[in-house]
Formats: sequence, C-alpha cells, structure tokens
Amino acid sequence: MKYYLTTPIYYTNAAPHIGHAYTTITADTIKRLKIMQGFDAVLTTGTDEHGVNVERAAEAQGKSAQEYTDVIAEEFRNQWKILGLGIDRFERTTSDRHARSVQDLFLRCRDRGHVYKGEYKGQYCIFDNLYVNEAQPGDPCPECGRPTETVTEENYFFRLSSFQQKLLDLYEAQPEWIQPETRRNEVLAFVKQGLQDLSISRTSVKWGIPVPNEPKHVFYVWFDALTTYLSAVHGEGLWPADLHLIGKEIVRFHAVYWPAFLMAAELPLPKKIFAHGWLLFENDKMSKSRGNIVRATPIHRVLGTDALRYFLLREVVFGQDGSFSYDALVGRYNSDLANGLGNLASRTLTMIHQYRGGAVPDSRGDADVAQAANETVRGAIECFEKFEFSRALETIWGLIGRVDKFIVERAPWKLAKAADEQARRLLDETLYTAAEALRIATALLAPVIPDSAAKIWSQIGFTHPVSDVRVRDLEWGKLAAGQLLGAVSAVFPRADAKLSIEKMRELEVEEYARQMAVLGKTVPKAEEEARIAIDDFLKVDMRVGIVREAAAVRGSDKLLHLQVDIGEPKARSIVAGIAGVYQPEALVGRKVAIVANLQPRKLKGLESQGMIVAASLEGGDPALVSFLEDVPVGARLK
RNA sequence: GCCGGUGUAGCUCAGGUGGUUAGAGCGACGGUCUCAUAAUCCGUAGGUCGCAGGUUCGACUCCUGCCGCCGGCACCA
Repeated sequence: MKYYLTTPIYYTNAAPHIGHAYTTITADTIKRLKIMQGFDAVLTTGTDEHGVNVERAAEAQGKSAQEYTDVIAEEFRNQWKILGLGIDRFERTTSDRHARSVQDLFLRCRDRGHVYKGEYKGQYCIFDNLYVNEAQPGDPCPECGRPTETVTEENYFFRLSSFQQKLLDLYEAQPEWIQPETRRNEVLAFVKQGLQDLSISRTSVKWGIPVPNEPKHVFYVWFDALTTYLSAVHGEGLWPADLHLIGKEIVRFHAVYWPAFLMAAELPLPKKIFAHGWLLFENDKMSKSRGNIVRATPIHRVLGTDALRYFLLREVVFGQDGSFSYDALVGRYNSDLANGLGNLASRTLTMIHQYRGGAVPDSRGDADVAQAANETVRGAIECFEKFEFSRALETIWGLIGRVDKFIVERAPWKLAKAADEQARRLLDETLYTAAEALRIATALLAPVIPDSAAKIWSQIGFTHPVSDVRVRDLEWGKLAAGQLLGAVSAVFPRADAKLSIEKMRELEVEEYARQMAVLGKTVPKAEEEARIAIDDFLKVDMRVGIVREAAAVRGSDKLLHLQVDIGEPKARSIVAGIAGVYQPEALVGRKVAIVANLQPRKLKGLESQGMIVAASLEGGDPALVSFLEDVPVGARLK
C-alpha cells in the first residue's frame, strides 16, 4: 500500500526558517509513522521558483532568474539534509518534467472547455513593473507608493465559477477532506459566497512556464505551483496524494482551486488536506521587521534535531497556532527527554549491565505494566492517526512515568543485594519489565525522534534498525531473553538552560548572516535603491489639520468618516481605516497630519479627500502622527 | 458588519449526552531513595472553570446577553 504525502513547495524569496522546518518535520514524522504502519510512504517537497518577485530579485543581483533560484533551492535541499528528513522527491517548478505536467494539465482543462482567453483588468505600477492584486483604481503601489494605473491584459481564465456546486458536494461527501474543521468551515463559507473565474496566465511576466502555443503567456502562480504535487511523482502511479500538509494561509488554494483544476482535468483528487497553524515566537508573529525569525540549524547544533522535533510536536497542538521560545524548548528537553526518556533508558540498561551481566533476563514481565504498555501503544497510534501528536506523546510519557514509578516500587537495587531465589526472580521480572517497556516506547517514538530512538535501540542491543519496526512488533513480550545490551551512554544529556540558550542565539546570528550571504543580500544596498530625491518627497503635500467631526462608517469595522479642517474654506472629508484603534469622539479636536494632494476616492459611498498620516504598527494597527508643539492648522510638513 | 472558533491552576492543556471534594504535565515548595543524566518517587501550595443573567433539585458542562482573544469574508485613500 502506498501513502503519498506532500509539504507545500516553498517560495524562493527567502531562506528556510523554523516555519518551513515545522511543516517539513511534521511531514517527515507522518511519513515514518505510515512506514511503521506498513505503508510504502513517499514524501514530496520542493521550491516554487517563478514569478515577478524572483525575476526582480535576480535582476537586482545581476543574476539570471535560474542562477538565483538554483542557490535558494539548494539551500532548502541542504536544510532538509542537515535535519535528516526523509525527502523522497524534491520538485522544483523550474524542472522540465514539471513544465510538461503544467502544460498537460492546462491542455486537459482546455480540451474539456474549462479554460478561455479573456481580459484581465487590474491595477499596475509602471515604475515597479508590478501588478497589484485586488487593488482598486487610484490605489497606490505597495512597493513605491506611486499611483497605480488601470491596465488590461490578455489572460487565460479558468472557469472556477462553474465548480461551486461540485466543490460543495465534495466537502459534503467527505467531511474530513479538509481539516481541521475550523478551516473546513472557512472554505465552505468562501465557496458558498460564489466563485469568480481565475486568471491563470500572464503576458507581463517572463519568468514562468509558457502556455502551449501561446509564446507570450506564462502560467500564473497557483496553476504552476500546485501542479508540482503531480509532477513530482509523474508516471509512478502514486497520484492521488493521500495527504497535502499545508499552512493555514494557503488553505484556499489547496481546498478550492486545486480540486477544481483536477476536476476540470478529470484527474483524481487528493484524499485529505490538513492545514496546520503558525509558529509564533513568544506569542508574536515572526517577521523580518521584528527580526525574530528563528532558524532550525542552531537548535539542531546545540540540542539536536530530535529536541526540535519533539518540542514542535509535543508543545504545539497540531492545527492550532503554537508558540516557540528557547525557554520552553530547553524546558521540554530537560524535563521530558533528559529526565524522562533518557534517564529511564540510562537507569534500566545500567542495572541490567550491573546485575545481569548485560543480558536481558528471562521473564514475562509485570502484568500491570504490560497491560499499560499495550494500552499506550493503542492509544498513541490512535492519536497519531488523527494527527494529534501532542496527545500521542503525552500518552507515551504516561507509560514512561508508570515505569519509573514501577522501578521505585520494586527497588531492584535492594533485590540485587538479597540472595534468595524469590528476590532473584523478582529482579529478573523487574528488569525485564523496564527493558521491554523501554523497547516499546522507543520504537513507538522513533517516527518523532528517529536519531535518538536509533541510539537507544542499539543500546538495548538490537542490530536491525529501529526504522524496521512495525506496529505489530510493539506488542508486549517481544523482547527476547538473553539479548546482549550495547554500551550505555546518555542520549539526551541534561542541558544547562542559560548556556544552551546563549549558544543557540549566538549561532542564530551566524546562521542569519550566512543565509544573507548565500542569498547575496546586503541590507545597505536595498536601502539605497529605495531612496528618492527631494523633489519626489516635495510632491507630497502634507498638512496639519484639526478633526472637526468624526463618525463611524456604517457597515464597516475599520473605517471612520472624519471632517478635517486644514485651513481651507471647507473641511476635508476623509475616510480612514482607524476605527479599530480610535473612538470617533476621542478624535474631535485632535491635530493630525494629512496628505492633502491625493486623488479623491470613494469608500463605502463616502468621498475621501486625503489620507491621514499614521504609523503602521505590526498587525496593521495605526498610530496617528501628532505634535508636541502647538502647530497652526494648515501648516505644511516637510 | 457578517460568519466560525475560543476564554479552566504561574505556563501548556484534559474535562461524551449537566450530578459526590474540577484533573494532568511542567514550574514552585517540602520530603525520599540511590539503579540512573543534581535524575526518580512521595507530598504540599495554587483555580469565584471570562463576566452577568436564565433553565434545573443540581451547570465548567445547556440557553441569552456582554467582554476579551484568534481566524475567515467584506474592508483598510
């Protein structure tokens, strides 16, 4: 039985960080679990390398787009290698076979009448050569702030609109097709609203896969990227995928666009889509501007990859957002891995060496612990099956705790001093029980902490790899009497919290610098390019104004309608997206800064004759500009 | 504004269809053993189960309203 699973393909505009690692590590764990359950599991990941952003980034470095993405793709490939992940297919959107897959998918859709040539009307920035999605006439370019122009472009469209009912039928027929349920609800709401046809090609972009017989057209983002899941296993009989593992930000593309493309092409649909949450840093969003992005390799180097794997799967409830912190990481490492599993292995194996010459004693083990172990296996597998990793691990640690307690109750060190036959038998039983429970827990944990499990496994004396273990081997009593143990050494040496965190932070700085160097990014250069001349700045007419009236805008969360006096005969009517932070009554009488020479625009039926100036905080909240000195209304800012 | 979710010990979370003293792990504190990685084990402290009403003999568990947080859509000149 095959089991084909995928991670998203990662966009080559940034180097890999812990977020990428989170998804990929989870996928690797699922793959190992499926293998343990007897499947031939295949895992695909890769890189998404097309598009204007890449085109421009490469140009800025004087590289070809291909040269540029070669470096980053290699960076990702290497990252997974360092972390020891079992990637079977690494598919790049720039590979030839992928191009053929995309073109083939397109032709299948076209031949069945689901694609047509039309006109895309949108906003375009001529300076940045950039299409601004979802912008409206008059909107500024997000890159340079200059006004965008409305342009029309010939595009191919996919008839997404005609798939609404089929998609709803799919979600209805397979309620667990998209998980967790909260994501399913969102998708349902989105599709029920009605679907618009989707633009799937561009003539303004060069860096992409050409549309067959249309040399000017290149495929646009999702039609290209999603298809890697097919091309990675082309001709291998592995499609459909059993699982697409994704982040919650790309649910729509996987749960709406992708099945529609496949339905249109009359290809089988993936079996399941699971969207995980985001990894936050100490409860804040990780972002470049905050400078709080964490990379996986420093953790790998200080505590080992398994510490990271265990932390991510134990601490984060899979499907929900989770919080990463070095403190929590080291805490989990010490209390669960070092004191828990590592110490249990250490004490158990050491005692067998000391009291029984390193050979597993002959016994059936304690019946209660045996039962607990069998129940643990059943419970943990059940949780794993539902991707409830944290619960599965909690269950397994329940067994570890049970055995620690059992050892103390039996006090084998006392039994060892007694000379009678009953003590000898009891000691045999105690040691066997601890060793057998350790064997089962270790094998059960191997998908989550493969390297460490392998070490413990060989210390127990096995010569075959722990990755060969199948679920049926987890039954109590399979440990053979007489088996000779290997040499014992600490698998999870206790970590000094302060020192290891310092070390990880240090390495983090190094790794960041290394990645930047690899990407050829130098911060000063980017700033220089963004500089404008004084003339450009003087084009912006900013004025001090005083808010005369303020009211909420009906039917909107964020908008306030303000009347701002800037010394003109009539106050300006300004609609501003600040309702989330400011109460209307608190604004009346407040001095503000506005941009006075903007093209007016209608919002919710109200004309906005300017823009209020505010700092844009992380998370999108605004903070209005104000003055410490008393400034006259109408004064110009420069 | 509409829709979905969520709010339980310092932290992370469990708590089918309402029923005796609300649980676990980590952390804190005290004690214990000595096989073990200053580990283990035992014990203690700590919660008006977001707030206010309601239904009920009885609600963390059901209903209503409010507040907070998260997310989706709309929207953010």
